[in-house]
Amino acid sequence: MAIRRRARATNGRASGGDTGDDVGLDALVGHAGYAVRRFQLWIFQDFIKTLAAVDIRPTQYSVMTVIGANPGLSQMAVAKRLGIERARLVHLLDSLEERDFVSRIPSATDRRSHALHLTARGRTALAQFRRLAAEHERHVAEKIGKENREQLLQILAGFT
Amino acid sequence: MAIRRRARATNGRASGGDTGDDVGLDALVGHAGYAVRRFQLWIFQDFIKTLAAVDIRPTQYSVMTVIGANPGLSQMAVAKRLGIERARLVHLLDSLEERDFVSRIPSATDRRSHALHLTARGRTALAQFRRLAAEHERHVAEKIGKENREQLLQILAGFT
DNA sequence: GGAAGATTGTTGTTGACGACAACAATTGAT
DNA sequence: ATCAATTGTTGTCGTCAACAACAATCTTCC
Repeated sequence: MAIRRRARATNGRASGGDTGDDVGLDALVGHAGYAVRRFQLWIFQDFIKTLAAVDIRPTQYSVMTVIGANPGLSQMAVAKRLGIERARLVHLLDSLEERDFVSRIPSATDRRSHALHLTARGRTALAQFRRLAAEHERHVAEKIGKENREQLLQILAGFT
Repeated sequence: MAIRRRARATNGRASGGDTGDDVGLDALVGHAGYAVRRFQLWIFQDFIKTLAAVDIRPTQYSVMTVIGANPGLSQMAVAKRLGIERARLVHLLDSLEERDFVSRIPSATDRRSHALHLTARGRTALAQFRRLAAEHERHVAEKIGKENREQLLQILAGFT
């Protein structure tokens, strides 16, 4: 029964192998990076869960969305716009093309590059993804509050 | 010179292999996850860059901070508190112990668990890390604005 | 017009990371 | 005393960012 346990803690209490809760974060509070990491983890997990039925992950959704909004875009342009490696986009497109959501059409003006388009199937699928993504977004609003979500979007608008 | 290029785009313009800028995001605007991902990427890169001289990454910093604030904590408790896998913490601690920042002391009350403590060297090192981390935090404030940073911290406080 | 340099898609490697499963040692519960 | 749970550890898998290299192609510049 815990005789003579540890000493003072800079922040609060401190105990050996306790329940795990009630542990001081000290300087970590006040670091945006830590909070953002935890939030990012939560938000991605919810997105994946909410769109599990259609088996679409956040990056795949973002790729299809950008292609849908800008048909004919090259891989380089998509990668640059979304901030993902063009090397990674190759595999992403391989997968999306296999599922007949996207097609790589050889560019008429540049034989190196591909013009990316959604297939007919891809377009109707994306419409469904969008509905599920909106549901996910409602989860976010429930979690942090409607106004807070909007404020967050505004604060981070410069990074999009 | 670009004869007969592509057609309309749901959002804005659209061009083949252009510069990459000026591409519509469509539904992606309004998705918190996307903005958060971009921001997280930026903030981690800046953290790593700012603390490159001492070769400390965000996770290592968070582990040392929590141990410093709660000496004697078990690995399980640290992992749970920071939301990292206990399997992953093993390697993190291996590295930090190798550099003589942290020590695993066998718990007197539970022979399965280790009581984690900062070494003397770890404590002075952490003080320096904290100064550099504060500098990083100033970069964040410069990037998104002092008030916005504080608002962000408040909005995401529930995730820490 | 042709050589030199840049760009595009592709393949591969590396390392950080989250998730999960298994295991031995130990503790707690019944 | 036995059975279930916990702790640290090892290992695997899949995702992801970051780089480097390469062939094909385009652009630039002479």
